[in-house]
Amino acid sequence: MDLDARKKRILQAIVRDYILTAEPVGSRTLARRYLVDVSAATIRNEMADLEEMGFLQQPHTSAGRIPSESGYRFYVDHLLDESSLSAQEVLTMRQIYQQQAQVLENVIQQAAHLLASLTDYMAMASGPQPQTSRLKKLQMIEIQEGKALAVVVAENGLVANRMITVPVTMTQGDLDRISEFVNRKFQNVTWSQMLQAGLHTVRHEIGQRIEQFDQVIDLIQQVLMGERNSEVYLGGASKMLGQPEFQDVNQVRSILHLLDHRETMRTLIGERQHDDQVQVTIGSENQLQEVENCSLVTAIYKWNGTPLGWIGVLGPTRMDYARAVTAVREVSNLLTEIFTKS
Amino acid sequence: MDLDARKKRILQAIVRDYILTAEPVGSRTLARRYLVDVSAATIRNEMADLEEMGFLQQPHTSAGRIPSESGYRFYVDHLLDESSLSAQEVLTMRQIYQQQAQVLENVIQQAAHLLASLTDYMAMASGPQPQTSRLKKLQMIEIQEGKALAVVVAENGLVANRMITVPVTMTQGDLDRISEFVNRKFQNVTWSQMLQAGLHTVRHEIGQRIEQFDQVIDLIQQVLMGERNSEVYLGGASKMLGQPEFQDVNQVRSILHLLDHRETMRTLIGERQHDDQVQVTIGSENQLQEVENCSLVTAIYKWNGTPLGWIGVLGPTRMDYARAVTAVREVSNLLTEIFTKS
DNA sequence: TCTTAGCACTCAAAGCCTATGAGTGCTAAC
DNA sequence: GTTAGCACTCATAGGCTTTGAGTGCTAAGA
Repeated sequence: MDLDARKKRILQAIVRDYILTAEPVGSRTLARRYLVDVSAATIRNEMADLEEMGFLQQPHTSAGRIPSESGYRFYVDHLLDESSLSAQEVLTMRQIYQQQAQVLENVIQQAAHLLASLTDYMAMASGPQPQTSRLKKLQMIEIQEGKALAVVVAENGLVANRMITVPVTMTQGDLDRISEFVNRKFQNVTWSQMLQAGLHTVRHEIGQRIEQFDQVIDLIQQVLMGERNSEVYLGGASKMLGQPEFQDVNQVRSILHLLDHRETMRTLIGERQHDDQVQVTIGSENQLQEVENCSLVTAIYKWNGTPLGWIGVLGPTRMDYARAVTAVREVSNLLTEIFTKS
Repeated sequence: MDLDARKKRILQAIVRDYILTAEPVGSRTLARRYLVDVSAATIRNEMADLEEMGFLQQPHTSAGRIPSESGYRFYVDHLLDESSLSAQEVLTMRQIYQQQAQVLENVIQQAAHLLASLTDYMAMASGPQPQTSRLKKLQMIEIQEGKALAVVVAENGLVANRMITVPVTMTQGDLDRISEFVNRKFQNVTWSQMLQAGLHTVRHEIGQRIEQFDQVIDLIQQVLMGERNSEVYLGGASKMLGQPEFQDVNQVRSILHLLDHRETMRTLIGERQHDDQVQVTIGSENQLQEVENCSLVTAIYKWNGTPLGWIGVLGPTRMDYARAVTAVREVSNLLTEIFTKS
């Protein structure tokens, strides 16, 4: 599927103009504004070709052309000129960002907001996805008679705690001995290795002394497998409404639906193949019916080389892909830096 | 501002019919459907009176009447018939709810979703609001050379942790001595009392040994003053779009705006006077411009008698107040029960 | 063979007009 | 105080026309 240089120029011009104006682009406009060296008639012939090849479509006979999904796809794959976020913008972005964002949740939430304000589309970010880590430390802290706080720290930095009930007779020393025992046996060990290394008997033994010790085991599993943390954060939903394609409330509804069902989004994006590139899916390339008129630009962020989670923007198929791709890349790099530093 | 019985009947009928149909109500409709014993002409006279009194208004000359804000207000204050949530509904609600909801955050998030599905309006819920608690315990756990985890537990059960950098030479024993020292000095003490009891010098002294000890102090403040926890949860934003008043995207936008600026909402609702009643504010009674076409029904939930946070629904002024009020009351009671039990 | 000018044709969108009917206010009779 | 009757108002919907942007095709030019 190769196009000669002029067809490329025309397709590129159409996509750009349409992204800008949201109006079908006619041959005359193209001739005047983008391709001054050819006549409108020639462009019309080329456009007819491009339509036949599936890159363009006509809303109705007497309207200009708009890009089809394949048109956008070709544009993204071959015609994208990425430098659409100025160095200046990147810089201020970083500065603003560094001022906020200390707590884990805020880091990600803020990243979503940042992305939304950079692109004017809806931004999404997932917290650390399910992944396997090793136990760094378990500690139980006596809070009052019969109550203790279990704290679990994983190698990847995740921490979780839960209040448990313990026998009234149990002292901090007893608790220490038990956690010490667990730590000695399972330090730097993954969840599946723990299961092999006889977690079951340990659970049973300690369970006889602390009734709720199962809850501690649960907690360890949660932290090591990273389960509870995969919350999805959103930002900039209202920005989307500025886009002309969302003047119709029904378009908006399906997207708002996602707000109430974030799990859907988590699986939608969590499942995509993510190498280090920014991923773009256009319109019906998205499996999910709710976003079949939208495009999705996503990337992952990492911690010391291992993927932690993803961020992305959701906008109309008529999206400023150049800007979105750069923004997503920059913000994901930023997140990676932050996590790697800490 | 008192109305005779017939005027009340008419106002009530108009509000109900308008809530149901979202169309201006005419005299003939009223005569046929709600007040069979009087003629349309009589009703017309009464309606003219009610309009002059400010309870009704006319979109244009040849249309029926719709309730004004004062009309809704009178309805809510004097004409509301609350039994609009069947016992059956309340029961299934409780059953469904009890199945989910274990972790603190989920409890509240689920409550918001429940409320949204009961009312078909947008539901909001705040986590525990800023409130003063006492320090129960501080503990620092060595994670690896030069890194420790600070864990703070407050009397009201809130727990938070943060990773801090400590001198490489510092052992768990050193950390224990320091937290022991802090605990001895400040156990069962509120934040303001800590300030008075010389927190400043302690901070300074320890700060010489642990550079990042300020972060621990921060953490203590956060937990005792309950700052970080007052997240606002939302549910059912997409439901709103079913309402005819939100067919216009601009109406939706201002509300979606709240999604991105939840602090606004927190202050908006956090500041209202909340006794044990369900509070209703109608249209411009809400200070916030974004919701001047909306009504807000809220209530607080408690833990052992002290208010923890609030829940509520946001809908168009043409809201089914009866249903909303009952739903909010039931769900807030449910939350109070859950918190009091635990 | 590729490019361009010219022209007839198409069709959505906007503007204008009219008919419709729901609803009102007023008056006079009960 | 209540009701029937009637003239009046006005938003809405449907039908009609005009406008203009844009196309496809053809024939002439490079």
